[in-house]
Amino acid sequence: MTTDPYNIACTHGFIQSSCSDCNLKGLCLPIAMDLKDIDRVNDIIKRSRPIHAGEHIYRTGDGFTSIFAVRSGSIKTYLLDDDGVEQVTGFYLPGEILGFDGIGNNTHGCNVVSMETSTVCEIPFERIEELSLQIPVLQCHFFQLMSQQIESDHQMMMTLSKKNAEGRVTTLLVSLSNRFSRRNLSAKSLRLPMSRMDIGNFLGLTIETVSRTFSRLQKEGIINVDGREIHINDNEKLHSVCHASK
Amino acid sequence: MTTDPYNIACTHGFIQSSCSDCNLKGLCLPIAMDLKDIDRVNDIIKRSRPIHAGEHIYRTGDGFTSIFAVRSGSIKTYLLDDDGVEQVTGFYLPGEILGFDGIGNNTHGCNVVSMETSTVCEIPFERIEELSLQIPVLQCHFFQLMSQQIESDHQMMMTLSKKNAEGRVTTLLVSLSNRFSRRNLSAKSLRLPMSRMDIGNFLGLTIETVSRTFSRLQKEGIINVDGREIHINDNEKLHSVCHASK
DNA sequence: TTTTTCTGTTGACCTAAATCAAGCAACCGT
DNA sequence: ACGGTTGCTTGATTTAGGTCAACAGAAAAA
Repeated sequence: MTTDPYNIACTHGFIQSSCSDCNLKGLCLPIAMDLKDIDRVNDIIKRSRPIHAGEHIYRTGDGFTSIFAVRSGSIKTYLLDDDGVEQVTGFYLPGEILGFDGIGNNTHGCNVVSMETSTVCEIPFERIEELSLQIPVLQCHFFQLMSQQIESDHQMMMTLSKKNAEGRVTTLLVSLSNRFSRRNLSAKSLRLPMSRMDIGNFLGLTIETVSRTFSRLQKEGIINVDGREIHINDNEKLHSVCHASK
Repeated sequence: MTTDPYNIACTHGFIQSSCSDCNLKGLCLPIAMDLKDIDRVNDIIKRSRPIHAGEHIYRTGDGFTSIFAVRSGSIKTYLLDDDGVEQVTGFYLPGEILGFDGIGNNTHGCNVVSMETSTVCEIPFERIEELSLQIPVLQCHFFQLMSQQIESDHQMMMTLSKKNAEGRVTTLLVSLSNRFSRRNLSAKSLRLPMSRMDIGNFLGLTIETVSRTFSRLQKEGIINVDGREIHINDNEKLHSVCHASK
């Protein structure tokens, strides 16, 4: 653990003041974008103070003005239906962009809450729309990001509609493992940023079933579970359970 | 039933040769778009011959070049996972646009098949991207359409994750009823374009459960069912059952 | 016409996951 | 150090919906 104050601050995402310096730019901006254009994007972005666990960034019905990129920490989005039933619709890690659901009717379509201390980059949408008219690769990039969101939501529909409890839980684990490793974190050992409650809610299962499923996967030697710490022992088996259907 | 050949052809969508004449333009194009720009869009669109039931428009993995607007008939999209398990991801009615999932990695992300004799408008995506750079309201419109797709996919996740069989089936009925009535068709009497198989697959239920649910809703006097013909007798009750959770 | 196939309905039974219930460990504020 | 909350696990029981099976009507084929 470093004691150098600059690095400590960077780790927590406080200092990093420019997109061109940001090690996440490969995830949230087009790769083929020249420095001049990155700076134009940089100029319209507002970097947030740290947002602590449980704090909301926006809520359903709030006026839509911006989309957000996660800079550090982790974020969850959820819907509330008329009866107050909650549905977690996604977990977002650093470099991922959320808020695309608000564009359609100029109102945010979900609630967004931080699961741990996090920082985000606020991207005013009208400004980025204007820039997109001038920078074709940027317009293309946003179409691609939204398209990927749609594709992954469809995969989620498949998971919810066709997979049993084991299939759902392992699908989430595989997804998180892949996303962590793309961020240069271990693909084998991970700390879940979300509670069992959130996992169950997201996957359409009760917390009891999630807990039992983790226990069963551990008994089968596929993973080790210690609270939110997960170690993947047998990646191959994990992937095969992942396909288990109803 | 008219015998005038022009009207017959129009009903089947053969003749309508321009976006500006199309009575669906309010659904698939921005309302605030001047005629000159509509014509520019019109110039890049290719109108299809009639596509008959069961015929595919494209399949997963096909190179992505275009998105499609349904002109007449009805279309379903579905995923196939590695084990060949099918997941219906959406039903599309005239005026609705599909194919947004292919933009992300330049490859179509799902299979698209006609459920009855249908016609579609093919919209070459690169051309529409170019136009969007020149017509801001068009860029905005496509962001909005994709955003709405994301929002409705999230609602579907809620349905699959939190609702019981009755809730799922009635949610579909309400959605179809609303969409039909926006197309100036009856909101009370509708003919389902899809089989029980497709309904069950979409909703994560077996055909038997779908069938039993229809029967139960009929016994309760909420709807009348005659094969694919549905009549909604008690819209209020329908909506209340709709919210039924697990 | 009869036969076959396809689609949808209904009944009997079974199972995966929900529900209900208890308990445990970590963390809180006092 | 203390009672109280919160998050997670495990066991016993219930239930919604899956599975298996039979059948009926409509449409297509022979």
